[in-house]
Amino acid sequence: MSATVADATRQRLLEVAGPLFAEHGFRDTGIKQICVAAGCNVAAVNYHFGSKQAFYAAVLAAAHQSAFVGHPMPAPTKGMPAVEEFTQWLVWWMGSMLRPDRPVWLQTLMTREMVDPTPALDTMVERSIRPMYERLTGIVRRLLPKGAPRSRVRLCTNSVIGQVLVYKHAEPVLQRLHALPSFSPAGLRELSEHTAAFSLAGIQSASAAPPRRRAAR
Amino acid sequence: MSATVADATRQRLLEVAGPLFAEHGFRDTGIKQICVAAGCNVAAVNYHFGSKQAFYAAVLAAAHQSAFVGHPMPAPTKGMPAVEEFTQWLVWWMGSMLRPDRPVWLQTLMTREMVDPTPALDTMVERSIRPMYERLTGIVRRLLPKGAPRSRVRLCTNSVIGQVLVYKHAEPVLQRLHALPSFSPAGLRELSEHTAAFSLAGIQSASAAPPRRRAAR
Amino acid sequence: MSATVADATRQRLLEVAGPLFAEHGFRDTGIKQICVAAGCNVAAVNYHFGSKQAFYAAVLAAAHQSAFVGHPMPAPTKGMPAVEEFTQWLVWWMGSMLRPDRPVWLQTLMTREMVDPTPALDTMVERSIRPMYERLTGIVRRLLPKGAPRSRVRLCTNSVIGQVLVYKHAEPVLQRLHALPSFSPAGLRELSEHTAAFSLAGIQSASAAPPRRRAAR
Amino acid sequence: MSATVADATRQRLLEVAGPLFAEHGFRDTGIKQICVAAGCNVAAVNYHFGSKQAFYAAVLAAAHQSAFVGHPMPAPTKGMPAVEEFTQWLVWWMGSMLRPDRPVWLQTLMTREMVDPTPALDTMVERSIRPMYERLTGIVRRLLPKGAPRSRVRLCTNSVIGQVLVYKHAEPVLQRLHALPSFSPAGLRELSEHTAAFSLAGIQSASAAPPRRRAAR
DNA sequence: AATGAATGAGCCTTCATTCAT
DNA sequence: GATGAATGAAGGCTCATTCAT
Repeated sequence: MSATVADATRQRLLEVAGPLFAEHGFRDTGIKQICVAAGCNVAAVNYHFGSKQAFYAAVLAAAHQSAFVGHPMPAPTKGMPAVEEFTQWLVWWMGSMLRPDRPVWLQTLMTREMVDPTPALDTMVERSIRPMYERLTGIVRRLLPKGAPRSRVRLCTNSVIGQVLVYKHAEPVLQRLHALPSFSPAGLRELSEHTAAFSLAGIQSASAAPPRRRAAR
Repeated sequence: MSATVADATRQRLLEVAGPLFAEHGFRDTGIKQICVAAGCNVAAVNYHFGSKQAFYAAVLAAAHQSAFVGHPMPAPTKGMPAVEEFTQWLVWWMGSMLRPDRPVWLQTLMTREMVDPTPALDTMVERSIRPMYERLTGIVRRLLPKGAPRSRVRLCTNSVIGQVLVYKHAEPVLQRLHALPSFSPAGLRELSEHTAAFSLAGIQSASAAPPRRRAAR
Repeated sequence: MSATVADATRQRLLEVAGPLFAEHGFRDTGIKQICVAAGCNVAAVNYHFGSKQAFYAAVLAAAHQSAFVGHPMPAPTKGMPAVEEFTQWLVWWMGSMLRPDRPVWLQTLMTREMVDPTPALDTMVERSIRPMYERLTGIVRRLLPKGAPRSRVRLCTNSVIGQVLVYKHAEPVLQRLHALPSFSPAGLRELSEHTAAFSLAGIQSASAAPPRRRAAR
Repeated sequence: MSATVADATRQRLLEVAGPLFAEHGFRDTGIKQICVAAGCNVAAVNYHFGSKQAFYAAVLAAAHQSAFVGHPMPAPTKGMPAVEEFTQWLVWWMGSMLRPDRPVWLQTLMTREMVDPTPALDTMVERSIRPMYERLTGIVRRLLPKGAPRSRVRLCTNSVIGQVLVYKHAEPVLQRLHALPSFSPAGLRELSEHTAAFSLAGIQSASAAPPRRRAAR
């Protein structure tokens, strides 16, 4: 039916646009470029989505839906020790962020949004990022002593995600510094283990020595 | 002298462009916009710098020169314990990155370059970033046991810088997650202490449990 | 049909551009000027032709197609004496070059290309000029004794075309020297007859006295 | 003196501009380009000559002055037969136009003026071209029967100059047609002899068969 | 007298969008 | 419903010229 054909074009646009936006950014990706790649008319984007900006939002939304297909976030398992849950979750996350056998353009797109937000960021935060952030927050809280102040939980959580995001956000720089580890399966395992061990030690030290007092040296 | 007059416009251009580039990015900042802000003709940029791209590189270079004026990187002090040196350096770096009383656009500009590199990144890495990265690498190496493999040093160094950069790279997201700490003097002190303690614990744990062996759980 | 509409603007552009390019030259004719004359937006040229240069090439190609409409090059007639064929061809050529009731801008455009070539010249030579040049070469060869060296044929051919082209290439000068004949039908007839007689005598003398030996005086 | 220095710059500008104007044309030769080649400031042209247009006229005038230095037009010799005088003059002219060991940019400049006149053409015609044209006219008149009509003289003169100018005006085309003779000394001699013989036969035929009557076929 | 700085008008091109069909 | 045509605004850049010294 024509509806099917229409959907076909719509779908093709959504599919080809992601990698292009990820590679060149919103502003530097032309609507013509996208439509050529999708094999359709330049008017198609505005016809189907109203504007370039709205189209971009749709690309992000669609990307989120297919983001973790085949690689879902591990659900909390009753009775699992916090340390193990933390490690498991971290391995999963770093894998989904950095494994080169998965389409990384979604992550790159998110990275771009973080540095140069568009109106699409709000939706992205609520739908894609907050669930993960709160899940990690919960795990970190379990690792800290009961009653640890909220600010402490936040700082530890941020310390964890910073260690991971740096490989997305500063990749071109780390590469030039020859400080970018391999993202092969073995390299990724080493990286995950390092990050887990480093973070667990950091979190536990925080339990012992509250930051209000200067840490003993 | 005529040199003074010449420098006047040139200098004004360099000064007004930084914040604008930082706010909107290279592509989304028009040279018209810049020249209006600098109170000169649109041809002035091309006259003084040859092209928009070359001008941008000049802005970055000039920014680097005036970057740490009045807030220089602490020099290594003979006999200072590694832990103290690390803490001192980290407090300095986070201050220069996050203190709101200093012009933050330089850091934002660097952040943009990391995520969306232009030809100017190479120079920036060599002149601005590498010296700092290698200084930090040296301190981390002192904190690790003698003979620690290079890859270990790198991973620990990256873990440290990731914890700091996250507040620049993911600021809009953290803000929406209500996970952005205050950058007031007090907040900054707390943040620095947390990061220092967290990192030191992480580094020392790494000494104990080499990552080749899977960490005990 | 939409094709008709499409052709309308495209066609109008091609039509108005010829005279303008002929009058001012490629560089001194702005696409704004052309588009105003064609009653369309300045972006139309780039939309339809990609660039100013490509548009110019299209103008030349289109001009060539419509060049000899209603005034075709006389076909070789079997059994016609060489002298008559030469005269017939020359009358035709001079008419198509110089008759003021025909659009002369094409010839002017060619003249400009000869003196100040653009990348469009190659195509023009192959498509418009070579066929005529080789036709003339063939006639001249018939007028010369069998076995005349190729260089002799060339020199004679060049002598013929030079006598004609001078009225296009040096027109402004001849005018100032009061040496420009009338291009009225009568004047054109006289000019053609002169050129034919002059050339035939020249060619036949060449047959008698090969140029290696100095001509008797 | 400073006047000497000034004159030095003035002179250098006049010297470097000729070849540049000849190669790229008036419009496509930038004032900056010229001043870089002359090693002076971009304001120098306007300072010394008032405007680009006036400077161009000055270049042409200066060129004319030094045009035939070392290669003067042969003066009329009493008692020399017309045929010989014609040949001598033609050899001289073609040499000055085509000999590659002489600076040809002046001729190229004239060629450009003919096709695309600027206000400087009038002066050039009067000072450089008319003397030569009238000299040739005189010789041709001697070759024709006494009382030949002025129009006849003109046509024959034009036929001669056309045969020569074609090698300047249509050079890029003849080259592509592989119809451009060599301008080596030997090639130039052959070319001159051909042109002289061809022209003399043409002129003499014109004496016999007046063009008012249609040529018999 | 002579120059480096600065100008404003203009260039061609690109872009997301809208129009007519 | 969907498209090729067409648009107007804006982009960076070049240019001959003028200004201030």
